[in-house]
Amino acid sequence: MPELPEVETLVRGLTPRLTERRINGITVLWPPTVYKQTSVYRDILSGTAIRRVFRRGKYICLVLDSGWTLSIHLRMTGKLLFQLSPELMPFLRVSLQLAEQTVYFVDVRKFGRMKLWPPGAQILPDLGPDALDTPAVRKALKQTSSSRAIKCLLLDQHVIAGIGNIYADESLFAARISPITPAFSLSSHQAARLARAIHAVLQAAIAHSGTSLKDYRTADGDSGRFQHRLQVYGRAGKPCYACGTPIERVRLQQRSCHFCPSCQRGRNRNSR
DNA sequence: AACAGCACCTGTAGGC
DNA sequence: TGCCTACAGGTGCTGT
Repeated sequence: MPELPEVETLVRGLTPRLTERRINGITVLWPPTVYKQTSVYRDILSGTAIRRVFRRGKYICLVLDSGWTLSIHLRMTGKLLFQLSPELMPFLRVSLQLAEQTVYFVDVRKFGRMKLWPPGAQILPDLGPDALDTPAVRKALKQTSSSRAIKCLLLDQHVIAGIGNIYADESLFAARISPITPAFSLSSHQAARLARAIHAVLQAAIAHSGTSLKDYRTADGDSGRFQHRLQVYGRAGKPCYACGTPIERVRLQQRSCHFCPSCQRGRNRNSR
């Protein structure tokens, strides 16, 4: 479900409600969510307070007073809620008991994961630079020698962290670059333009509290609003807002990929 | 070594 | 109505 803007929106909502709160206990209803170390989780988390909440890529990280860090990935359908409605009860996977409230991790498809990192450990060592770190993104795009389609590269969290299927398509449209362009063949100008486009698209999405296509909600239970601003994602067959050409949809890396065949021609387009 | 393909899960929408 | 298939915002493993 969530990409960087949705996770960022969620983290902004969670931060004031979690910071300095003490964890009293954890209940795990679906052990794979925590890699089957339930008792370990109870021992490490119980009695410690949350010192800081931050986001890295699509991960939510809770830094604890004990020095441990809990990372949470929502994957496709994960949600963190302060209230559990009866119809969501069957999908409750983990609950974290805090001093005055409970945080419910609800996840229909059971893909979401939590992981504990010991004090001093480098957390999430395999993640690339955050997608909002424009200089690092530009550098990664310029340096790559990969022959993969640029869209596949954008989705690779080892290269850049935080971009998913929606914002990959939207960023490539904003930069007027074809999704199937071999990554290494981007010009220096195109790499710079794409890095700027990624930043602009993600910031605009954050400003609108993310994209709610189906069931994504902010920490307050609200929908995002960026779905009304999507230029290509989910618009197959509809006219491009820029030129009127029907938006195309193809399969790329087992996922749908939306683009304007006219605005996003192959390479060698003017850079501006 | 890098990459494509599938596995992991469940719900929903659309075709017949 | 019911059955079947395709698809969904993500990652990680496996085999080539």
